[in-house]
Amino acid sequence: MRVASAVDLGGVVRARRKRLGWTQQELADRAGTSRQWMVALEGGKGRAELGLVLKALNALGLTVDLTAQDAPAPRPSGGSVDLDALLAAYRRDR
Amino acid sequence: MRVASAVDLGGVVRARRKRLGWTQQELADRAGTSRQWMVALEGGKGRAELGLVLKALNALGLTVDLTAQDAPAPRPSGGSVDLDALLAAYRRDR
DNA sequence: TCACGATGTCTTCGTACGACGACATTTGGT
DNA sequence: ACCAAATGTCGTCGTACGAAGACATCGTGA
Repeated sequence: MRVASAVDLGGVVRARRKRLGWTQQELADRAGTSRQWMVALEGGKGRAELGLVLKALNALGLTVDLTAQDAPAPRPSGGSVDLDALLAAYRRDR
Repeated sequence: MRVASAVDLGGVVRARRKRLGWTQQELADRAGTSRQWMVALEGGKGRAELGLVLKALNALGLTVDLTAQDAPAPRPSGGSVDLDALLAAYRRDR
């Protein structure tokens, strides 16, 4: 499963957790985080801590792999509007 | 490349950046972060924001894939010492 | 050797994190 | 329909984040 955003990741986590038949509390205990944090992660929280995320994925038995593309992403255009940033600000995270 | 920890990720980022011949400043600009943040990430910062990490990986042309293992990680034992946590506390992050 | 760019480190500042407890709402089983 | 568990949300609190600027050090080429 390819992951490009925090929302993607949240979906994967939730799907995997349900497949294992775990509650959010159970996963939180195994990952060493709070239940509320799990709620936020599954909801696609973009500002979650990397370390906690890796712990959660490990607890779920999910392996993270990085593969290099031939060409990296293009430089962000300085002249036009950054829709990504605008959306992010509008949504106030989550 | 498999990634299990923040330190792993930092190494991958640094290697990929150098392979592309970019400076930390250049990568930071492309990812929309500060140069100091890139320094910390490459150093294995575990408390970095997930969203910024994904942006950096995307800027580098690195794709993130999650694959499910047959069995998830075992529950953390309540009786013994959590060496992971002890090490983390000792190292005071970074 | 000198100069300059790249990298690492420190401080300040505003902001949001994550844990926790409490409460509201939803879901699933009988 | 009922009840209990699971999930979502809200506040508070201590802590650390990430941006920015300044400075020290390192590496490399002239």
